Amino acid sequence: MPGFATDQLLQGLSVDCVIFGFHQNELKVLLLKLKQLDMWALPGGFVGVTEDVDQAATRVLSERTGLEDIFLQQFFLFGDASRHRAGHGARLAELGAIPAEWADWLDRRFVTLGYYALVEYSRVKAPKPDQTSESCEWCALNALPKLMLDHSEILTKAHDTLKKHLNDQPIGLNLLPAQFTMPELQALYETVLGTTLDRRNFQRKMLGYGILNRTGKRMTGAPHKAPWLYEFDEEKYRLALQAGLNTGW
Amino acid sequence: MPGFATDQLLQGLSVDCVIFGFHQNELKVLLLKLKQLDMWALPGGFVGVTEDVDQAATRVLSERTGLEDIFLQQFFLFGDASRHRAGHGARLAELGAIPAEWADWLDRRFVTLGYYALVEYSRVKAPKPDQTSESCEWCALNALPKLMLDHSEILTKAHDTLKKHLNDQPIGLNLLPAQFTMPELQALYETVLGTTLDRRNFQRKMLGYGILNRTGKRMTGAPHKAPWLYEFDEEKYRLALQAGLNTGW
DNA sequence: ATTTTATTGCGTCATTTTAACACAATGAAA
DNA sequence: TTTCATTGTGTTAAAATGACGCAATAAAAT
Repeated sequence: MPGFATDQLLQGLSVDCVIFGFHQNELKVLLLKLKQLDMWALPGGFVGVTEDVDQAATRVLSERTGLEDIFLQQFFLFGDASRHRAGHGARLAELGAIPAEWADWLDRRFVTLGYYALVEYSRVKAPKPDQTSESCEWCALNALPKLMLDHSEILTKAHDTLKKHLNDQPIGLNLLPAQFTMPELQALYETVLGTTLDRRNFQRKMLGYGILNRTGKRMTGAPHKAPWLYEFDEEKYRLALQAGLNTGW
Repeated sequence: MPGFATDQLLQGLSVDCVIFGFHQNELKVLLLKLKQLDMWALPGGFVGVTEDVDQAATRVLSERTGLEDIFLQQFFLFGDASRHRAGHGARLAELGAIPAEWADWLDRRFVTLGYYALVEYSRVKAPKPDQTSESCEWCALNALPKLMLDHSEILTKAHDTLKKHLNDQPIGLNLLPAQFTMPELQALYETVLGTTLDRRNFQRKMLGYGILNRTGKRMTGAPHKAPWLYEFDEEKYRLALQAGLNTGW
């Protein structure tokens, strides 16, 4: 092999998923609480040699949430040599966090591919922990617990990527209920961006994209004027995802 | 290991670099002509287990071009299981394109991380082929030869990514000489985008970004009015790279 | 030396987009 | 019936964009 021995080339590949949900005007992320440790982790898994990487990410997502048809997108490969820490596996095994026979494996070098997913909060009924974790919960983005390894960095980069994508891609499908009000959509944007937006300008710009259909219905129940219910025109939504919203040049 | 045997998890990781250069109003890519085969390949290499992936890409770039300080950015991990084709290595070995002892290795599953690089054409004096190739040349993007495996797909995706990045990132540094004229910069944009732009509007918008400094000098030699020479304000250029040019929201 | 030629610098004008804000309508609760 | 917070639909000024006009100019042609 070109300049290397084979055992210097084979390495582990994993995926880590940053699963965003939106609830009570807060952006949340699905995290796993590790056994025995006061530490959390992103849902992830190893990629088998006969498996597409997308397939591995889909599998991880499905295992935690039970959902299949989710917007999922790779955003970065975290591949610094310093990611793996010698002795990490042994330490986890000692603590009983993982089976002893995994220790060697975890000390190997592996790179991880970051995915981000957008899911509708209410569709995730009972997120399931995996073998190494004792629970799986939604955590608010602005009050995150301590995360293992470089998972904080992965999460931050996912959020940054999401914010950037917002500038030329629509979001909301898969993150909001099928029908939603304009204020709800705006709250989502404001939450992701961490800013406030003018209600009227937001509506004009959003409608200008031409990806929304106004259903005849209104949302009642609140002691105010009942807002219209909208839904995404999925065909146009997907076109906008591909072509981008801002022309730029 | 979680659900897999170790030998079902270890795999090869490579980097492939799409190295863009700009010459005579054409966008070009540095390609390798494979030995014995009427086929070309992107410059690439395997990632050692003790190596950062960025470092591997930098190494590949340096080996082909001799350049060290190049803008280099990962853009996608190509990780479909169908990328590797059983028997591919054996076939190459038979043809004498690669040493026989590499055959098994090439039949393994490996994923490849795509990088794109922007280099100043004239700085690459004599691109060097690697062990498997007989030459290394600039090829015009609109007249590409046949490429091995999925390298066409990688190249196309790199170009698409570059076009998208153009909408909220400056380009030109590392791709043009230190000093350049506005028409030259515009030609670069037009070439990358594959469109024509209005000369006057381009200048207004570009200057509006505030990343250019006008040197006192003019470019003489052509039988026309001598255009001003500009250079990038590197500080502001880098800030624009991070913050993005179009605010969006 | 003068004219020609293609190209550059700088500017104009109409249109579109954006930002900031006003006001009436509404639906439940007081 | 009134109150209240919130929504739908505007308006207006400022800024950005798109489509041009025209004089200046550097070398080559006359």
